[in-house]
Parts: sequence; C-alpha cells; structure tokens
Amino acid sequence: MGTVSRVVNGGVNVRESTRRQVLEVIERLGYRPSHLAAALSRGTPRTVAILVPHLTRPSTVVRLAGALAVLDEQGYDTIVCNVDTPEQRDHHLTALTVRHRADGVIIVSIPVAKHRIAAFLRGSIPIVTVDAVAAGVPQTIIDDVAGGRLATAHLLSLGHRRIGFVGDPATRETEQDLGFTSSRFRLQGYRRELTEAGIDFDPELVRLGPHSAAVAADLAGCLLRLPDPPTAIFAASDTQAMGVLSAAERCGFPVPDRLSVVGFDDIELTALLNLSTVHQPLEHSGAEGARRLCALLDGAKVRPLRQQLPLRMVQRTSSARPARAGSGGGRSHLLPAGADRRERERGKFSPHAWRRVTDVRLPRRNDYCAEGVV
Amino acid sequence: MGTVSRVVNGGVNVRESTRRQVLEVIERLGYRPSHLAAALSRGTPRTVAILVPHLTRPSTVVRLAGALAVLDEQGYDTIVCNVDTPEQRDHHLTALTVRHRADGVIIVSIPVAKHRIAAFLRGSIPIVTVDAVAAGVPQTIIDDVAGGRLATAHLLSLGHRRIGFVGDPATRETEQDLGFTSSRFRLQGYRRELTEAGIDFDPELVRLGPHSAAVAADLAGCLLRLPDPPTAIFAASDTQAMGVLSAAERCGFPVPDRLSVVGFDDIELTALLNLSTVHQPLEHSGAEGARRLCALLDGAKVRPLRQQLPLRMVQRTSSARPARAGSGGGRSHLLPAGADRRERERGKFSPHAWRRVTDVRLPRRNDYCAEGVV
DNA sequence: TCCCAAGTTGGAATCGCTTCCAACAGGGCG
DNA sequence: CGCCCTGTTGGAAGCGATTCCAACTTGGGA
Repeated sequence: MGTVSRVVNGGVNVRESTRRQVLEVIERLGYRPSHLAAALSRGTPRTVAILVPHLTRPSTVVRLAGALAVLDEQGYDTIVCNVDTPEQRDHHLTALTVRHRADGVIIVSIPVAKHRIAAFLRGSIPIVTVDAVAAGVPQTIIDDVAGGRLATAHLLSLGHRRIGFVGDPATRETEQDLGFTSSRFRLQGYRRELTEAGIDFDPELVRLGPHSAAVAADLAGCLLRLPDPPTAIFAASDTQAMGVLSAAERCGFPVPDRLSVVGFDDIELTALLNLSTVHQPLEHSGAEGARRLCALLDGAKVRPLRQQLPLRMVQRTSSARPARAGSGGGRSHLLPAGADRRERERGKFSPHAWRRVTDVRLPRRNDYCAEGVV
Repeated sequence: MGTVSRVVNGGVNVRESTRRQVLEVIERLGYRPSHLAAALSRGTPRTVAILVPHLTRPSTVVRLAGALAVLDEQGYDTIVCNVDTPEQRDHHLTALTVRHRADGVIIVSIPVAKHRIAAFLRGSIPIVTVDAVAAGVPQTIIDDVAGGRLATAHLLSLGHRRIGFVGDPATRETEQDLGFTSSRFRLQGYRRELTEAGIDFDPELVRLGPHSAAVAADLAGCLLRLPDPPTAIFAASDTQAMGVLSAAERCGFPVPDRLSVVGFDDIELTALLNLSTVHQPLEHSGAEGARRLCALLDGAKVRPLRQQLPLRMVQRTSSARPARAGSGGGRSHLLPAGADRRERERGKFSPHAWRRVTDVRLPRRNDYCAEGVV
C-alpha cells in the first residue's frame, strides 16, 4: 500500500496519526519489508561487489576496509568476492557480468583481461579498479616504478652500492597465478635508479619467488650467502621484507649494521618492526575507489580517469649507512635466539624447502632471476 | 517467459533447437537476468550477511576468508559488515533484523545483547555465531579458559614461576568497546592454572590495555621494569605477543633466554617469528560457521548447538626453560639494532605515549590490573 | 487412421515493494 | 456559501523473474 511505503521510507505527506497507526500495525505483525522487492521495484539493489585477491594479505584487507567504510556510509551493501586463483577470478568476473546483481563493481589489484573489461562496458556495468590499470576504467593507482626508485634511491643515498631485490616472479596472465604487476614494476624502478646512479645491474642480486615471508626469507638467505653479499635488500612488499629480516637474523647479518632492509606498503606491523618502507595509502586507496564508484553510480563523471596516489619513503631503523668493512657488531633481530639452529634442524627453513612445494607453479627457471623479467 | 527461464536455469525439457534460439537471442539482446527479480520470485536472495569486528585484525580476516570460501562454494553471495564501534554494531544488527535482505547471518566474535538475538529469533532469521556465545544460537567456539591454561601450563612445565599476562581490558558491553570476551577468559585460565600449581596470584603481573601490539609493548615494558620482573609473559593474542617481543628487545631481555613469550591464535606470522602460541583453527572456525548456517538454511538441524573446536599448544623458540640467575646472554630479537634508542628519542615508544591517545576509552584505572576483572 | 502419453511451449499468476494517479477531505478566500 | 488548492489516502500498474498449468506437438501403438 502506498501509505505504508511512505511511512517506512521518507515519511513525507503522511498525517502523524496515520503514521503512528501504521507503525503500530507493523510492530504488531512483525512485518519486515523485503529488501529484494524494494530493490526490484526501485530498479537498483544498492549493492556493490568488490573483487579482492588473497583477502588475508595485510595490504588487501586494509584496502577492503577502506572501501567498506565508504560504501557503508553511502548505504550500499557490499558483496565481497575473494579470489585466490585464476579460476575463481574468472568465475566471479563472469557471474558479475552475466547476471545483474550489483549496481557496480570494484576490482582490487587484479589484472583483468581486456575482453572481460569489455564485457562490463558492454553491459554498462559501472566499474572501477584500485591498484590495477584497465583501459577506459576509472582507476586509483600508485606509481610502482617510482616507488621502486624511491626505495632504491633511499638506499643509495645512505651509501649502499650493492643492493639486492626480493620480489614476486613475473608470471604471465595465463599461468597459475593472478599475475600481479606491482613487484615487476618496483623491480623496474630499482633497475632504473641503479642505472642512473651508474651502478651495473647484477642479476645475481635479484631473487624472485612466490609471495610469502617464508619464501622471501629463503631467497634473502641465498643473497646473504653469496661470496659478495649485498649490504642492503629492497623487498617488493613488507611481508617479504619481514622474511628478509628473518633471514638476516638467521644468517648473522645484524640489521641495519651489516644489512639494510627496505620494504613496501607500510602495513601496520612495519612500525613495530622498525622497518623502513615505502608508504602507500592503502586504506585511502580503497576508500577512493569506493567513492569514485559511488560517484559513477550517481551519474557523475569521474576524473581524472587515472587517479594516482602519492608515495613516500618512511625511514625507520632497518636502514642505515653501510658499515665500513670489519666494523660489524651490533645486533640484528627478528627471531628468538636459537631459531636459526633449531629451525634448520627441523629442515623447515632449508634453502630449498619451499621449492618442493611450489615447483609446479614456476615452470621457468629464469623466473628466479631478473633476466628477461623486467 | 517460461521457456527462457528454463533455458537460463536447469534447461530441462527444452528442445535443443529452441534452446539454441533462445541463447542466440539472449546474446544478441545482451540480456542479463536480474538477480533481484529471480530472488524475489524464488523467495530467497541466496545471500548471507556476515558481521565481523575489526576486519583488519589477522584473526578476523582469516575467519572471514574461511567463511567466504564455503559460502562461495555453496553459491551464496556474502555481504560483509565490518564493525569497529558499538554504534556500527547496532546499526548493522538493526538493519539486518528490520529489513529482510539476507537469508541468514553469521556473527563473528561480537558479543550480542540478548534482546538483539531475540529479534533475530522472532523474525525467524537463521543465525549462527563464530567465536561468540549466544543462548539458543548455533555457535562455533573455542574454550578460551582452557587455552589460557594450556599456555600457562606450558610455561609452568618449562619451570617458570613468575609469569606475566598482557591482554585486553575487560570492558562492559555498554562502554566504548565491543567487549570481546576472549582475553578475559584466557586470563581466567591463566589464573586457574597458576592456582592449581600452587602459585600465588600477583596482580602486578597482569597488565591490560587496548588491543594493539604497540600498547602491549608498552604494558610488557612496565612488567620488565618491575623490581622482580617475570621470566615469562603470556599474551592474550599473537598481535600482543609481538608487542611483548618488541618490548623484550627494547628492554634488553633476550628471548627466550631471559624472557619466554607465548601468544594466542597462531596467526600466520607467528611461524616466521618463532613465537610459541596456542593454536586455534581460525579459518576452520569461519568455514564451520558458514557450513552450519548453510545447513540451517537447508532446513537441517544443527547440532550440537555449541560446537567447540580444539586448541593445541605450539611450541616454537620464544619459550624455553628460564635461565638460572646470571646465565643470561644469547640474543633476543624483534627490532633492528638501535631501534630502542632512536625510537625513544622520537618519543614514539615512550612508556605512556599511547595513554594520551586512548585515555578516554579507559575510564577506570583498575582496568589495567586484574583486580575485579576476572 | 486415430488416440494417447510424453515432451514442449506460451501465458498467467505471483513475489512484495515503489510510484503514479485519482479521489477525497479540509481550509482559506472570493 | 461555493470553489479551488493543498494535503492525504487507497488503488493499480509495474519491476523481472519463477512456476504452475493449459494447450499444443509429436510419435508410437492399437
């Protein structure tokens, strides 16, 4: 009935007495308006879908939280689609385009194929991306190359000349992984900065492996056991940087006395760990993506199409001037004493342990080195 | 039209030629079935809402991921409601009961008032909780008291007699916080285990503060500066345990040589940090909650109403036998060397810094000590 | 050749709201 | 006192599927 609808919603043009009556009846009958019917009738579900990769990663969840806060405030319900594999990605992408269930879609960090983007546009489904580029789509991103340079420049300015890199392999879209691009671009920034500083690129100093602290620890371990180990390591993410810290500890490289470490993202833990890192506005990126989608849904124009958020180097105590030879000492610390020996005994951190597990995902040997990667 | 519906869905009893025709027309018209209309007609949105507190906390997001995986597989859309304050909690709880928008609701870790639960039951909205108790509601929980005992027993068995506790304050429901119960119960377990071991409870050794690694570091710092500091600290969560590790480092208490540390939850990072901890099946708890809700939605009975998941002590290298006086040495490590001094200079970790920020949330001084808390 | 059962197909009713519209009640003003 | 305008109310027409049902094919068996 018209009047009921008026009472439940705006409540304009309803006599106070009638209003009270209706409310009373609603209460007595335990009537609950159906969101569905309302949405169907209204023509819009006021629902947004957000596609995130690897939900549990700190950077992802912070972005998600940022987006949720905005969408919530704007009165949207948010359907969260977590994606760990290409199959899941495609499944959700298809579901989202094939059926009309959300007013709009936010895609976080996931590179999406052109034809999929086209499917959204064809269906005129509003869409924005966060931390991912897509032609013709409003996007909120950072400049990963610049970030890589920032970190590298910081280490160079401290006097480091032999700087290692630990990051993700550059997988193609077709492979097992989601094919994130950030690590690749950060590596690019690292290379460029080195080049501009007149330092020869040493492929040996670049180690790539699946995204995890444990793997990163392993890769860093390899670097530190080199005859001429780096005096600094730039990790493509804070998670990986933690792995590097752990490896430094285990290999007896006090941080920052014998090894400087720089991460990327500035997740919450970095402050506690005193990890120098490149700060990117994670939460804000999610919020901005959401805001831009809302604008799109309100029929407003979103511009610039490519919104680039600022980065900045945050220096903490994990990076410092390299020690002059033999000055060593100090303490480096991530793990309780004895972790090294004990873990080794259990074979848990053996240099190649993770490869056993992940070999299938890394078909080409040279994914492990910078050759042909950048 | 009936036939179209048959083609789009099951596709039974449709001649192959017609089917192809319909499909062709669908393609040509760019027709997208409306989830809303279907849901309205069908009578069920096939949508579930999940209420989580402090989404970005590691334990929360892992639970969420576990639930999402199951719901996804079961074909449900999942609306995620993140809750950081009591107002948000009430807002979402009200929205969920007042309007019919989800088939069912999962509540994670949030204590919910009786009348709110009643509202769900009255509206016969299927509901389950994870990591929270609620009378008459299917719940997936752990025994936090037992967990507290497990951790404490572990430390006692190593020979510790002076064991500190760092956890959350026991806020009432009406206060600013969400009033989580886990820390309180873990503290209870700690006290009981001590009592049974014939050790007098020392309120000085219990320090409570808002949930964060930084605060925990501060509280632990107070403990370590005591004339007779504890030889071990049990933290109510891994996040807080990380704070404790950090404090140990800063105060010059090598772990585990001069201080053993035990956490709770077994989040991913603990392995990297070699933190001994009480393992609880986080992801599994979310998955189980989701599974049970699905069962409820299928009209099945869920039992037992209270599903209790197992805990187990995971010993890593942050806990060991207490050193005999003067045997010290070894290294303790969480922070890069020099962090202590440098951070102190910036006042960042000054013992009382956080209180400035959070005082308003902690009206009663004795929330900081165990008196009247358990 | 005819009839009937099984297989197909289109149409109508329904889900529960929003929204537009017509009808109606008052009150102010001519 | 009557008219018009404003404020209020109930009714009807969708929204876009699902689902039941009646009608229509079709093919096999009598």
